[in-house]
Amino acid sequence: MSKTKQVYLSDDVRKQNRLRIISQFRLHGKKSRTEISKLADLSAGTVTNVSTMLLDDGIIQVCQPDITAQANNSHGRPRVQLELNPDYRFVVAGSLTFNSISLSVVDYVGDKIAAIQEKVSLENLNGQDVAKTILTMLNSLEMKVTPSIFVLGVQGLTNNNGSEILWSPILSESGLKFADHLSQLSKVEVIVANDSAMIAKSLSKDQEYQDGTFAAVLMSYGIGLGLYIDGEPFHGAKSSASELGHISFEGNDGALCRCKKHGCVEAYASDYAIWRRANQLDPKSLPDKQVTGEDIAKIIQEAKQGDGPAREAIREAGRAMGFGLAIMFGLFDAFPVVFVGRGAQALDLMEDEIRKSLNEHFRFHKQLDVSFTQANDALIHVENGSSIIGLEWLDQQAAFGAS
Amino acid sequence: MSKTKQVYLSDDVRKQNRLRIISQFRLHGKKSRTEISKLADLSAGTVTNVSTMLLDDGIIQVCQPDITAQANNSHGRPRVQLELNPDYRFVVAGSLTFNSISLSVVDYVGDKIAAIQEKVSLENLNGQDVAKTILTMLNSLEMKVTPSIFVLGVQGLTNNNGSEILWSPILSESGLKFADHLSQLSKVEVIVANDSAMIAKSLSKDQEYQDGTFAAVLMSYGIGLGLYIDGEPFHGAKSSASELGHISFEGNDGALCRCKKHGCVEAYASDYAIWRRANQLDPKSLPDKQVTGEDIAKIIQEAKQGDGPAREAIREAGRAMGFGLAIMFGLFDAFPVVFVGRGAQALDLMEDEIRKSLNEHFRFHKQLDVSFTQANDALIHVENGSSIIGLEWLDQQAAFGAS
DNA sequence: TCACTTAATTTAACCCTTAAAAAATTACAT
DNA sequence: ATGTAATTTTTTAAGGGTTAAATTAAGTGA
Repeated sequence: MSKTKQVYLSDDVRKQNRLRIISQFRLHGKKSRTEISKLADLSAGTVTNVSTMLLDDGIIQVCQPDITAQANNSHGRPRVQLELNPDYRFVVAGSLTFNSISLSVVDYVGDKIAAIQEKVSLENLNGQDVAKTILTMLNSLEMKVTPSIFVLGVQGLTNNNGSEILWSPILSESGLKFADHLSQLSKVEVIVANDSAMIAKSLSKDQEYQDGTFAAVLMSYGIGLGLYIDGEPFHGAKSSASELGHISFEGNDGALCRCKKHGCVEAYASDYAIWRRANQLDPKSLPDKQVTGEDIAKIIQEAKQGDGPAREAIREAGRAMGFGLAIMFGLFDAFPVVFVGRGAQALDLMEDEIRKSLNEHFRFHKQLDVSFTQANDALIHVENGSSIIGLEWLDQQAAFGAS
Repeated sequence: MSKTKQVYLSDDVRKQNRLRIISQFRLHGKKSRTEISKLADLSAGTVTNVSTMLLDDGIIQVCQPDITAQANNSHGRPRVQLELNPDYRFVVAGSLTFNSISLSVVDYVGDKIAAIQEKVSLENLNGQDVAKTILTMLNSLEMKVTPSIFVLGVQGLTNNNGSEILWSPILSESGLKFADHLSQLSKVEVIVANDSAMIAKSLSKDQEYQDGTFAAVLMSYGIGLGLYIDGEPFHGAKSSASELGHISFEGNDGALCRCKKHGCVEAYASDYAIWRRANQLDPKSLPDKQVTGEDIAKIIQEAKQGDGPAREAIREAGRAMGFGLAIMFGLFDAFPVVFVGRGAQALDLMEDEIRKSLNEHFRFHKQLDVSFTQANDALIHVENGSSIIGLEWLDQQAAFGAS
C-alpha cells in the first residue's frame, strides 16, 4: 500500500531511535542524556544504550565540561553534555551559477571549515570538464579531510532524487551529466538540487518560517520558486520544478522570454527583463548582456528618483510577479513569500504593484494579506540549503547504515 | 522534526501490523493466512496471532469454504480463507450538489447496502437544516445498522482534516457548518471533502491510474480539480483547494465568472459558460439557468453538425482548459488527466483545442503528449471516493483503536 | 562526614517478531 | 483401510527492543 517499507522489526525500531536521537542533537546542539530523553520521548535507559553506540561509532562525543552548564543546576550528579562529533563526516556544499562555481566544506556539526569560489563560464564545458574543475578547486584547498557527499545547487530542473539535472539554462547539453562524472571521479555520493529549492530549505530553518509553509522566490537570471508546504519541500511529480517564471502573464504579443515564448512572467520580472525595460530596449528581443547586481542597484536608484523607464520597469515586474503569485496561491493556498536575489532588492519599490496585481487576480475577491519579506545573499542560502541536505543524508547514513 | 509520531514502542509495531494485515484484506478480498503472510511480508506466526485477534474483534471472519479454492491445491491441509466482516462497521457516503442530496450506506467490505437520493435546494438552508435533512433521509431507509462515520463530498473548499467547509458555491453562509451539527445530532464522526478530490480518490483505485500521478478535472457547475501526486492526494497548505477554474485565462475584459472577476478559465469552460456562449448570450453577464446534462448534450449535438455558436463555445472551453492545464503542469509537471462531469462529454470535440492551447502555453516549447481520458458518472465517483475515505478511517480505528 | 539531590546505568519484566518444530488436515498410493 | 507425503496453521523458543524501577555515580551543602 505505502511505498516506504514499514517498521516492524525490532532492528528497525533501534534504527529509528538512532535517527531520533541524532536529530535532537542536530536540532539543539549540546544536550545531556537526560535532556535528550525528554526531547526524544524515549526512556533514559534507551538513551544510554543508543548514545553508547553513537559514541563508539564516533557520531557523537562528550563535550568539555562547560562552566555555565555546571553552575546551572547545583545539586545532584552533573549532566554530561554530548554533541555531534564535528569530524565524523564532511559535506561539500556548492552552488553553480552561470559564471561561477562556489564550494564550501562543512563539518558534521554544520560549520564551514573551508571555501573557495572561482569565476567559471559553465555554458561551454561538458560534464567531464565541470567535474574536473570542481575537484581541482577542492584539491587546491589542500584539506586533510575527505568529504562523504557533494550537494550542488544549480539553476534548472533536477529530478526528485537529486541524481541528475534534466534541464538547465546555465549548462550545455553535455554538461548536464556532470554529477555522474563527479561521483565516478570522486567515488562519493553526489546530489544535484534546484537552487531555489535550496534557498527554501535554508530559509525553512529560520525562526521566521517555522510554521513550515512559505515560498522562496528567486529573482535573478530567471524566476526560481522553492516551496515549503506543511514543513515539507514541495516538488513536482517527476522533477524539482515549479515554474512560476513561465506562467503566461501577457498574451502571445507580450515581451520575449528566454524560453522563446512571449508574455511569461519571467519576461517582465527577471533581471534581464527589468534591465531591458529600464533601458528602453525592444521587449521583443533578448539582451546579450549578463545583468549584474550593480546594474539592478543602479536601476533602483533611478527609480527612486521618480517616474521614468526605470520606475516603470520595476512596476511592470511587480505586476507580473503579483499575477504569478495569484495563480500559484490559487493552486496551493496563500502563504508568506520571501524574495531573494538581485531583483529582490527592489521589493519595497515593487510591493504595492505586487499586492495590487495579486488581489486583482486572486480568486474570490478575498483580500489577501500575506507577508512579503526579503532575504539577502541568495548564494549563501543556496550553499546553506545544500549543506543541510548533505547533513540530513549523513544523519540517515549514521542512523541506518551502521550495525 | 517530523510531525507524525514515530513508531518506537513495540506496542505500536503490533498496531502497525494490524493495519498492514487489514489493508491486505481490503486490497485483495478473501485471503488465507498463508497468502497474507506473503503479501504483508510477515511471518506465519505473526499472521496467526494477529488474525486471531482480528477474528475476536469481529473485524475479519472465516469464509464459507469455497469450491474453487478447494479444488485449487490438492495436497496438504487446505487453506482457510478469511475476509473482512461486512457487518463490522458501516459508512454513510454521500454527495451534496446544488439541487440534491445523495446518500449511500456502505458496509465494511465496501458493498453498498442502501441508498437514497432527494432533490433539495441547499442554498437556502442553514447548517442545522442540512444536518436534519440528511438524518431524516437516513431514517427513512429504516435500516437496522448504525453508521460509524459520515463522509460527504461537496463542491467548495474544505479544510485538510475534513472537519469543515470553508467556502462553497452551493451552501449559504450559515449552511457551511452543517458538519458540526450533523456530528452533534448523530454522535458520529463526520468528514466533509471536496467533490473533485473524492473523484480523484475513486479513480486512484482504478487499474488505469495505478502509477499514482494524475489529475481529475470536474467540468460542471464550475471547474473542480483533484490531484494525485505520487500516489498521494495533493492538497493546499490549509485547504483542499486547487483552483484550476479561477486561473486568469483572458484579461480583465474577458467573460464574467461566477467569482465576479473576468476572464477566469471557469468563465469559458464551465457548463454555464459553454451554455452562455452556445446561446450567444452576453459573456459579461451570468445566466440564471441551472445548466443540466441534457443542455450540454444538446450543445454537443449541435456542435457535431458543424461550425456555429455551439461548436465555437466548445472550442473556447478547450482553449481555456488547455491554458489552465499548461499553468498547472508548469507547477506540478505534466501527467494524465481524467475529465469528469457534464462538460467532459464534449472531450472528443474539445481535445484538439486543449492540446493546441496546452502546447502553446507550456514552458520550454517541449511538446507534451499527456493522456486525456473521460470518466462518466461524476456523482458515483464522488460517493465512491467518500466511501473509500470512510473505510480507510474505519481501518485505522480497527487497527489502532482496539486493545 | 553524612544526608540530599540529580544523572546515568543496570536490571527485570514484558511485548513483538521470527525461525523452527509440531500439529492439523487433506490427497494419494498401495 | 492405511500409511506416507504435502501443505497449512499453530505453538514454541530464542532474540532484540523498550520501559519502569532499582541501583550506582557524582556532585552540594550543613
